[in-house]
Order: sequence, then C-alpha cells, then structure tokens
Amino acid sequence: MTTELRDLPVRAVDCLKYIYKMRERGEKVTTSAMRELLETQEQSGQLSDAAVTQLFKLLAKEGFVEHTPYRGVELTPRGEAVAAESVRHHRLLELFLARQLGYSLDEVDAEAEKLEHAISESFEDRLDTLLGHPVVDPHGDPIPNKAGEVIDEPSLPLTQLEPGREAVVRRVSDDNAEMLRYLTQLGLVPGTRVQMRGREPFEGPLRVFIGEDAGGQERVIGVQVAGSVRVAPTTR
Amino acid sequence: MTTELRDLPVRAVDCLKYIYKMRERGEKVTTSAMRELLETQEQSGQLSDAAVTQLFKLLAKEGFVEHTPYRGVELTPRGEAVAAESVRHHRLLELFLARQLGYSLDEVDAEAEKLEHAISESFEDRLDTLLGHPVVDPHGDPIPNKAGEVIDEPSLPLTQLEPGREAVVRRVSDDNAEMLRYLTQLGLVPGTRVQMRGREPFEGPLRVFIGEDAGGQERVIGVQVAGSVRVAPTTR
DNA sequence: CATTTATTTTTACATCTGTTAAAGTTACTA
DNA sequence: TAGTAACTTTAACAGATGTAAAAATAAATG
Repeated sequence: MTTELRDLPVRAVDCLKYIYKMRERGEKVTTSAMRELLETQEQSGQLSDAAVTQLFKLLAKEGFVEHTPYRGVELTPRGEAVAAESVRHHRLLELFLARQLGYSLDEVDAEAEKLEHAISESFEDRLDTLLGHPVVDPHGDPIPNKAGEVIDEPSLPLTQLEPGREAVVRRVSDDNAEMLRYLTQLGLVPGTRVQMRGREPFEGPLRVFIGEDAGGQERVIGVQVAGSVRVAPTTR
Repeated sequence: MTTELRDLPVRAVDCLKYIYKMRERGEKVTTSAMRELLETQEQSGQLSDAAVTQLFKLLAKEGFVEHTPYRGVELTPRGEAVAAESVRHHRLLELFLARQLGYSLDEVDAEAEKLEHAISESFEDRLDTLLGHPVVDPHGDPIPNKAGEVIDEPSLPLTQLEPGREAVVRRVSDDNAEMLRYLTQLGLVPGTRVQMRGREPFEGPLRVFIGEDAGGQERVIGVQVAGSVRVAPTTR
C-alpha cells in the first residue's frame, strides 16, 4: 500500500485528486484551472494563483507530478496512486452517505470531501465490506479498487445519443450541486431509462423521453444539462 | 446552535474537549497535564508546554476558558458548549464505529478522534437518528444532547464495591487502548454483571466474579484495572 | 514579426503555530 | 522562612503556507 496520502497536506492530496479527475475528463491541468477548482470544491474561499504554483512545485519536488513551467502538470505513477486512493475514499464515502444516511445526490460530494481526509485504511476496508465492494458511486463514477484500477463502463454524453435510440443513464457530473438538484428533479439519475426524441441543430435544445413507458414523460433540456449526463445505449 | 466549533483550529477544539473530560473526572487542568493528554491522544507526537500555554491564552482571549496564570484553566459557558458538541460528535461516532462497522472497544476512540473534526451538523443529526438517539457510547460514557446536557447515571469505581455486593458494569475508561483490550478479554465491558468476592488491604488485588452464574468465573485483578471500571450496584 | 494581452512564476513579506532557552512563579523542605 | 525543585510563562526565532505585486513567459493580433 502506498498510503503516502496521510503524510501530505490535505490541500496537496486534493490537488492530486483534482488532477486525476480533470484527466478523467481529458482536460489540461493549468494553474488557474486548478485554482478555480480548489476555490469552488474546497470550502477555503479565495485562493491565489501563486499558491497553486507553489503547490505544483512542492508536488513536483516530491515526485507526484511532472511540472512543465507555464504549461501545467501531469501525474507520475506515484501521484496517480495517491490520487486513486483519495478518489476511492471519496467515492466510497459518497455511496455510504447516500445509502446509509439518506443523503441526496447533490449533498454527498461536499460531505465526502471533508471526511475523506480523516478516514483510516481500516475504515476504508470496513466501509468497502459494508457496502459490498461497490464499483460505482451514486453519480455513477467508478470507484478505484485497492490497486487503483477502475472498471470503465463505456458511455457517451446524452448530447450524442442518436434520435430514436434508447439508453440507460450511467453517470452524472458530480461537481455542480445545483445542476444535480435539477437532474434529480428531472429523474435524470443513474439507472433511469431514456429515449432521444429529437435534437435541434447549433447546440439547440433536446427532446428526451425520461423513465419507463407509463410513468415517464418527454422533457426539453438544454445542451449544458444533457452534457452533464452520460448514457449507455440499449442494444436493439 | 453554537457551532463556533468549526471556526476554531482542530487543536483548540480538542483542548476544550479534554478540559471537559478532565472536569468530568474531577481533575485539575494544568499546562503539563494538557500537554501529556494532547501528546497521547492526538497523533501529533511530541508537544512543548509553551505551545499549551499559548493555546490557553488563545482560548482565554476568545472567551472559551478562564485562564489563571500558573494555575490552569476552566471552561466558560461558551467553552463548555463547544466542548459538549465536540464530545457529542466523538461519542456518536464511537457508537457508529462499534455498531455499524464492527470496531472493537479499544479501536473506536482513535478513529473517532480523526473523524469528529470533519463531520457537519447534518451528518451529526443523521447519525443520531440512525443510532436511535443514543445516550451512551460503547464505553458507557454519556453522549451530550444537542443542548449539551448529559444524563448522568450514578456509578462508582469497581474498587469501591463492597465485598458480597453485585453490580452491573456501566463505564470503562476510554483513554488507554491496551487497558481496554485487557478489560474486553476479562469481559469487564458495559452491561456485564459482576460480584465483588474480596478485596485485599493497602491497594491490594481484588477477587471479582465476572459474568452470569454458569458462564462466569472469578478473576483476580489489580486496583489500576478495577479503577478503570465503574459499576452500578444491583439493589437487593 | 512587433506588440499587446493573458497567464504563470518569482519575490518580498505576513501570519499562524510550533520550538528552545531564559525568566518568572509556586510549592516543597530543611 | 530561605533555598531549592518543579512547573509555567515569556521571548526570540523557525518553518509552512498564504498574499500582493513585479517580472517572466506564452499566446493572440494587427
């Protein structure tokens, strides 16, 4: 086990975790992007770019990232191991909060963020057992196993589902609580069946049938909303 | 709600909590006693007396304690409110760890110590509901309610139980993991029935019958062990 | 391709929290 | 009650982590 995680400042671990998540989405990890993420996701309020630069330099010195000045950072294998364990903690906790304590989809992220730095290896293992060795969290995001490996179920953004095709919601973006409340209200949560009814060109709105035949209904949603949802098409 | 708890440094909150617990036991809160407690209970390793003095001055300036230089500190009502909430977090978590995650009596304190600073008001309330609004933790220590009040079941140290008298174990001291493992092995845990069979003078060993008639057995224990156990005599 | 604009890094400095060592206070003892 | 031992506080300073503003670099534009 690595568990260097517990020797690093909380903010440094979060930083590695966010690099991991940005790479999951294929985004480049720049100084200002990281500053924005840390500002919105941590409860710390404002943060300067200079602080992020210093963080990058610390992480580079300790061998967790490659830092190319003025270009951004990338995880080394060591950094990825720490990030994966942090993400594992976070997502196990999210599932626990949703399942055992009745938290809603938009609440779990903030609470897990605070708890993930406080739990021990033993707590992690017991939670994993209690939850039945889960592989996805309540948002549908994969939970890395102890070795840091994830099961990557193929999915595509709802925006790319062809008209007429049916699908099952697999993942919803976890980083915007307000969006999650809206998605929950629409019923666009992991496990729900959907059918694309129509798409307007030029980033126009989408008509989507949400739910099972009788209980479901057709809704019109914007691309930003649809872009927050990933689906797995149903084979026909 | 006070909840000033979340604006204070972790160590300051711990300090208030330990003042609260020392007063529970009727001990005086001196600089060096607090240093020892912080060293053993937090995982921070060594600590200087000077650091504790500075902590006392900070807490006094903010109105959480009365500090009489060279004499020690006492909680103000504000300090007591924060301490009680901290203790509430700690003991609810201990019960959760023991009940839901199968932690043993000697493990819960250290894990709860780390988690108690990370949980939100909402988490506290949901845990309280999940556990059925409990009034004692796994060691038998009372859990303050939201108003900071505790139910104080009368009990006396096992060392003071008269020969021949029967009793039920109510509380075990929570601050020594090794002692807790020994007590667990003996069966001297909250809820167990005991009968005092004999006491030797001059702090000598005690003969105690532990358990129900058939399954129980007589053991000889030292005063330090017996002093870690509080019991409620069975009326006859 | 020179210049402007945006971004990132460096520098100088502030704050918080800890340390060690000296000085101060209290309590014990002969 | 003077002297000493134990404990506590103060003073000087150190390290970690933050900021603001200046300097450096990269990217965009006429």
